[in-house]
Amino acid sequence: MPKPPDPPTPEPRGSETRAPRTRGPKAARVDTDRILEAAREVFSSEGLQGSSIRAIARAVGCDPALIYYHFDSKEAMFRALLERKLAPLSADLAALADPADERPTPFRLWDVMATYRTHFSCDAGFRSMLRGEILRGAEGTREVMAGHIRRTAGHIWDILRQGQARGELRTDLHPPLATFFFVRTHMEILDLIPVMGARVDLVDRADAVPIAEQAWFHLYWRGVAADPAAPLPPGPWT
Amino acid sequence: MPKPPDPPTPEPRGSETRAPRTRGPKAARVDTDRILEAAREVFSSEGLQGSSIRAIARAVGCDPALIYYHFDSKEAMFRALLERKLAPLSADLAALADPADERPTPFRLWDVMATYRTHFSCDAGFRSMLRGEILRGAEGTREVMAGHIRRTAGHIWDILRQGQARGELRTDLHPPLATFFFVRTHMEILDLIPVMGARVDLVDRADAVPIAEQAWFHLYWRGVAADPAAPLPPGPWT
DNA sequence: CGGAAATTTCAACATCCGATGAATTTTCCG
DNA sequence: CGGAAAATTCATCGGATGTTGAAATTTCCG
Repeated sequence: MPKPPDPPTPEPRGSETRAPRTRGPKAARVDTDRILEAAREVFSSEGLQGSSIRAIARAVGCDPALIYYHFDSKEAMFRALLERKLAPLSADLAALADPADERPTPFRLWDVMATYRTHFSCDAGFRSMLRGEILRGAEGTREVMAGHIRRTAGHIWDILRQGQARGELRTDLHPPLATFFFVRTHMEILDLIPVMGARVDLVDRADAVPIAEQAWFHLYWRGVAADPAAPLPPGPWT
Repeated sequence: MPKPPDPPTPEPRGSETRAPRTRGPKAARVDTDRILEAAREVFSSEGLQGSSIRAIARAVGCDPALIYYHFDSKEAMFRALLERKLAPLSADLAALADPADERPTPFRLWDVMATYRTHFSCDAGFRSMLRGEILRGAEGTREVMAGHIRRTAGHIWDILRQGQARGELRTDLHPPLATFFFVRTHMEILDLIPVMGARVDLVDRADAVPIAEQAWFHLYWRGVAADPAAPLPPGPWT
């Protein structure tokens, strides 16, 4: 572990307090953000195991060794990427779970879906890699990811519990499981429909994902509503 | 490509028409089935990219080169494994989709779920690998998998269409999408609940998977039934 | 200007990978 | 028994991988 400047300045480009000076051989400096962005793209198309440090370096346009100047290891880089992508999602969901929000539950759940979509829409490969790491990643990585998921899912449980308290949702609903069904199925839509929709004759239209999201939302709401026969109020899902 | 005996006898141990003669250096012959079984286990814990021919050979207890005697390549081995695992599943589902089956639709859907469970219950890693190959596998592999999925899912569409025709299911249901939701969410339960259930405080009980399956079945049925307020008849889901 | 610090590259390491061709051992069958 | 065929191993190829230490280049700051 060479990393000479790490003790004095652990994150060389961590913040913008200091002017973005550009030393080093190249005019366009390579900072951790650029590396993480390239890593996300490479991970997305190749998975974590399939992505080599050299491929990421190629995407950045630098030497592989430079990556070890910014990160201790490939795993540490993955964890940093995880934090960078998942922390904003969790913050947005926390805002949606505000108990002061008195809109009907369908509106709030739709916003949850929209939040996931905007945070993840163009990262199918990245999501898939997250899933793979949950299932068979290194133990340390799995623990870090479990923490993220716990934090994120908790906000949705809150919305469902509030919906139960307000009499909008079935009282016999299990909020953790209902959250799991809601989010994971939505992720499956975002992941698989674009790849398999046309190939498997599921939906052959170009806007297959919005159609599937809408169908899923209607099915789910009927499944969780206290009164499933009552139609959904007009909203963005119609 | 050496493979001297391939033209005369393409599948040395393909069937049991000939007595299981055991030639070769070892008393316990290594046949394609043994290799595929070991490959499934290694793939399950390491994924396709993460699994080496050498690791599979180690699991079989033979030399890596022997695997190339039985299969043209790692990819060909994967395709053979695919066929071996998915063909029986598809056959069982075809039987369930028999239009002569006049039981109420919930019974038939529950059987679909049970069929997936029994075919895949202890293969979480294998399923996950299939998913990964769909998303970012080689083009040839993806095409083969799309064929399997099309064939398999088609039987479930049939069950849903028959349910619609019998007036048990919503007429505005989109059978392909409804199939997608049903099966994929069930797969997510089988995949993720055992790994993440306790870790994320989803369900902390040992029988988390059956509980989740039951909750999912109730939610789904309310979502697709023509009359969601009518309770499910007594059945294996209670 | 000049030294210190930060950034980047180079070359190399040990290791693993998929695959191949040749040699070797075992079984089968006449 | 003996030759042919089948099954298995061995040694090896070229290449990719994660990582590291040292050297080179650039910028900063006094």
